[in-house]
Amino acid sequence: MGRQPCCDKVGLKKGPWTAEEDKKLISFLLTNGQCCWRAVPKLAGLLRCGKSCRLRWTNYLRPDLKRGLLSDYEEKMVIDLHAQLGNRWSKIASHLPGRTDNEIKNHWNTHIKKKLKKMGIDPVTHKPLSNNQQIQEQSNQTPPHNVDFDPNHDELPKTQDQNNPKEEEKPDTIPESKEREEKMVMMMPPPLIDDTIIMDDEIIIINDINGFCTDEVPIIEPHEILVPSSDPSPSSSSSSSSSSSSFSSSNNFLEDLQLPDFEWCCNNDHNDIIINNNDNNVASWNDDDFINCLNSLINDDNDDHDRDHDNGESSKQQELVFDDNAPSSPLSQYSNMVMDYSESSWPYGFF
DNA sequence: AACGATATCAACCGCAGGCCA
DNA sequence: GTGGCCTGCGGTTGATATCGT
Repeated sequence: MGRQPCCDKVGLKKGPWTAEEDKKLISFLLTNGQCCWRAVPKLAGLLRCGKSCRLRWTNYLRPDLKRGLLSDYEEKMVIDLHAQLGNRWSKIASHLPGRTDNEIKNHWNTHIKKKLKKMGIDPVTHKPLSNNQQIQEQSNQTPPHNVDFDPNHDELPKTQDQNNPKEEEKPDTIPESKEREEKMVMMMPPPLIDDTIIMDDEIIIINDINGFCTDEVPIIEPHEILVPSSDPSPSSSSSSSSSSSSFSSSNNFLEDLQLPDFEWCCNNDHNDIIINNNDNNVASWNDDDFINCLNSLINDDNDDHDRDHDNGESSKQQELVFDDNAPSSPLSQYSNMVMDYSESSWPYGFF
């Protein structure tokens, strides 16, 4: 059947988003919530197609995104889930809160695939490569310049990531013995089929590496655990294990909101965004702050380091927990948002 | 310092599928 | 049942960063 293009391409901008565009999109979505994506660019005053806006939002601007490299645990989860689900990145991403399908797909293609190949595991089938395959792989693919791979050793090659001093700063750096153990786990075949149940395309790992069922226990690292709100409603309890993509499945997200007790208003005179909660704690975000935050996004790495430097509390996370009783706000779809500065979450330092 | 090779990841593209009239 | 609209998904591309020579 004939299809209209997703948008009128004439005069629409493509390529990297500017801080100004980000700002427009964020302030529109935060004040109006997600509506018809096709209408978003027009309403937000952007020369982009709706698809591009959606992509930018879901992959980059969403406040509940975790940023930075995948942790070892997340990587293992991706490998396990990929063994069961294949290239269904969105399904895999739904098991990793704060991660997007695009991010996982990229990480798979750039890191995990190589790692598995080096370990003699076929990244497609997750089975050991035959000798011929391995030989072919080696001849096709000369070792990257940043890989120090000694074929006489069973161990993983040192990748750039492992050598990169930036990576050494990561809080989840694991000691050597642990690392060995983790490598062993990674080299193990994917979970036996006995340990998994596939229901309606959802995979339930009964006996995960850690002995948890991933559908029963949210795959959330300790630092992501949120303090429960004072009056948990049934809807809010379900959201605790919801995936990063869960909100987007709602057709009427205003109804799904577990609402923070915030009042939203945009002061157009001063381009300020003002958040007011019941305790009369008012946070105002003016244009300059916004731009500064956007600038920090652009200079993400530097900013992270600076931030760590500034407060000396890189490992200390700052969390935001909304009140479930609160009235409607577009933001409440991020009621599980974790502002984890050590992981460089939402770059906008908003709340 | 300059250049080329390689790695990374944000963004694009096209298709599939759900929903609705 | 059909056609149109919309969103989501997965593969791919291209700009930029990083590294080696």
